[in-house]
Amino acid sequence: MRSRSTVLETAILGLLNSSPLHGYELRKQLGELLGPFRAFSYGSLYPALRALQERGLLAGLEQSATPRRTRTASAAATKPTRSRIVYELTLLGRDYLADLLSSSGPAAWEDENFDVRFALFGQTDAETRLRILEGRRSRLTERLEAVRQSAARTRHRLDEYSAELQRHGLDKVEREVRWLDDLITHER
Amino acid sequence: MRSRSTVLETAILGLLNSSPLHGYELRKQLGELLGPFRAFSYGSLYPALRALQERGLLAGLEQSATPRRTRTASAAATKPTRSRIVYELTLLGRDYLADLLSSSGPAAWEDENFDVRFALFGQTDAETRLRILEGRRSRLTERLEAVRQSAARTRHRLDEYSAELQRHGLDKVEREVRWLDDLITHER
DNA sequence: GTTAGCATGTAAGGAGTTACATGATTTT
DNA sequence: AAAATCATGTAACTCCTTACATGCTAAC
Repeated sequence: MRSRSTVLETAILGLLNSSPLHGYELRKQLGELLGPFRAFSYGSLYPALRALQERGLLAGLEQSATPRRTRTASAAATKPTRSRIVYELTLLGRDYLADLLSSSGPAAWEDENFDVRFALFGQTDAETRLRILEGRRSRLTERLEAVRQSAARTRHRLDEYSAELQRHGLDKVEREVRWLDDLITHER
Repeated sequence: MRSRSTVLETAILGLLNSSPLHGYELRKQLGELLGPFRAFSYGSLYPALRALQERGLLAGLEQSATPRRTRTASAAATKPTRSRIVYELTLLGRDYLADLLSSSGPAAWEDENFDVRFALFGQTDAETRLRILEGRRSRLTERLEAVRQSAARTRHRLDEYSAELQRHGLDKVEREVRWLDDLITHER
């Protein structure tokens, strides 16, 4: 099996599944999808688009820039100025995305991927949503257990601030578990 | 000015300031310092140690492995088996670390660095601690403001799950601000 | 007519990880 | 004798950012 798609690739495919977009616009929507502090740079976005195109998942259509408001009403005389490339999913791309969105294994629970997968829950079927939420939940409780044991082992020799950092870390994870619990009950 | 030290480098210097250690042991203590899920791999640890040594901040002393428990009490006959390299800060290294730990600019507040800097607060003077905590706090409130505005602008067209993700994100940041507030009052 | 925003891209670099390779030492 | 754990290291790769380069279009 080839390596899983990256966060960026998943997000691109998910967004383009709703509607075709060009790179610049896509970036803005990525910011809205995942929160403005996970916006990707053009330096990764454009190469990613090209790579997806080369894999046959996207088709790029060069489009002459239609001026937003033309002063003159003559529609035909627009000479092809600096154009933009509108990308859309190919049939293969749709299949690939459907496959990706129906997967609910560890890759979907991990820190790096969970957020994107969650953001695309609107395109994910209910059983898969539930399995991902539960998978993430058990992943987090495992982590909780590991941290607690490690804390118990090293409590004595641990520096004051380091200990505070661990407490806060535990707190964050516990909170996320409760958040997941709410979502899980709400899903049924 | 040369580029700031990485998280790993900072953590290494901070730990070695307390006591000399060899790589393998160092890694374990890194896990305790930052939490078991921020443990670094040997693949980054050993190159980092070498790089710090080449910059003159560390001195590595090859040490023949003293068997933990010698069956025979004869201490002298230990032939130099597989040795380990114990690293310690040079004088230059101590200066460099002191400088690093007294800095309280943006680099110390950012997501990537804040945790290490906090974990090393035991070696940081009180004014610097306070400035870092306050710097991080204001960074987070800025972020809060930005996310709220972005949310207000895009509320309507936002997908249900995407919106939930943003709410949860806001919640996490708000919590961290309150945590910082507690720490700040406690620091005075 | 100059700034601000739209639009696409490349080259180099950053900060790590994974997988691999090797071997000693201790425990079971 | 086998398995676990101690101990050090390299090569290739990952996924992304920054800085740079270019030029069009809209607004002030």
